[in-house]
Amino acid sequence: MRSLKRNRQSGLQSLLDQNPFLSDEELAGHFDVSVQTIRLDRMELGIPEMRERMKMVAQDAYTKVRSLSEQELVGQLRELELGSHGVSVLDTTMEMIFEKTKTVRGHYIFAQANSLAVALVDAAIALTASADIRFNQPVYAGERLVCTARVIANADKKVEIAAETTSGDNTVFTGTFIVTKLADAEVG
Amino acid sequence: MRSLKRNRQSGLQSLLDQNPFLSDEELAGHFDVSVQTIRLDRMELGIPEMRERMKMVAQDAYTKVRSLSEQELVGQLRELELGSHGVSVLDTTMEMIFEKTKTVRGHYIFAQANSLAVALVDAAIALTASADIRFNQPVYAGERLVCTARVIANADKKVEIAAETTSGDNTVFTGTFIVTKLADAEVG
DNA sequence: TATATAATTGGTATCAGGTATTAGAACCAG
DNA sequence: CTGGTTCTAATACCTGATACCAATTATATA
Repeated sequence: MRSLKRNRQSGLQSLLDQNPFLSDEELAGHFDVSVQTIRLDRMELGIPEMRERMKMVAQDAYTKVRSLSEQELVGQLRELELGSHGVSVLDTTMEMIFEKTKTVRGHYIFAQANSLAVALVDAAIALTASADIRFNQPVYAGERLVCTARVIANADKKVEIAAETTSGDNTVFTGTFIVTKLADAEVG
Repeated sequence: MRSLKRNRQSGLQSLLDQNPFLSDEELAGHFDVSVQTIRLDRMELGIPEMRERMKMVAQDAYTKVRSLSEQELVGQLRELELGSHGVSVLDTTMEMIFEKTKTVRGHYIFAQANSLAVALVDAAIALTASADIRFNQPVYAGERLVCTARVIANADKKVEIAAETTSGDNTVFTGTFIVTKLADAEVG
């Protein structure tokens, strides 16, 4: 394979990574080759046609938006005993990081613990009142965060919950949450 | 207009709202009419063809994902003086709420304050080390949250920042963040 | 009941953006 | 000069449409 082709193909790949909405004709114009050549390149690289690419993006986004708005918990629930304890797992992704540091932004880690803490409370309605939290060490994209939360005090209106998030053997986050129990009448 | 048509058209509209990926043929099958009838209905309702609908969803999602991953700050920055203070504004939406309570989930409010606190630190790399936070009252979708953060202590490696988030006249959130300043060598 | 009108169906031509395949030209190396 | 790689061209076909037109069916009203 001559380097012209190799170059074009790697260019094609990265161009479509950036912008999946380009048709073969536009691509042909960009690389100054025929449409057929682009088609051959796509075949070799296993890149589907524009419409399929758009469909993938659309479907992906559509299910993502829906599941996000339906999702009350950040992370996947692994264990939950209301009023007692719970465990959730969060796989961190590139979307959660700071560009510069490549570390996961604190509020994702907080969100996992916070939503688990709230889920733990055995009440119709529960809201975080306060929290005292500590980020012990940075988390990088790809790490699997396991959060364990436990009720440590349960009063009439307030529940105190201790949460700890680990990545492998390391404790990356600890926090204490005070969650308020509300009756339906008190909200809205 | 007869009620059959009216019914079908309102059904069509809501069906496509739920699932924009249906072709005219599938829709014709669903309503047990001809493909042409579906086309006429789409014309009258001003609904574009399936491919256009997919394209809209895809493009919308694509720009959203990109801006989200490029965005280091949750909310829009209104004022920022490095090492001193900053203000950001976050318009809360339906996507941020608990189904049951209709109140904005704590970690969105936290995320706004946390990202502003980190942005405030005059260092190449800054990470939240710990935080002590308080949610004073529930926030409902649609409220505009204004977060003000101010550096209150600045040591060699640690910066202490006080943040307050208000909605109208109400203080909905207060927090103290300890942010760690890191050199590039200490990360990655 | 006859008929005007609305609603629906069917068919044809055309398009974009492809797939799949075959044939051939251009280039380069041994 | 021959052979393999790379590129272009040509053709038939596909899906999901648009645009248009004629025919049919259903309904309401004079």
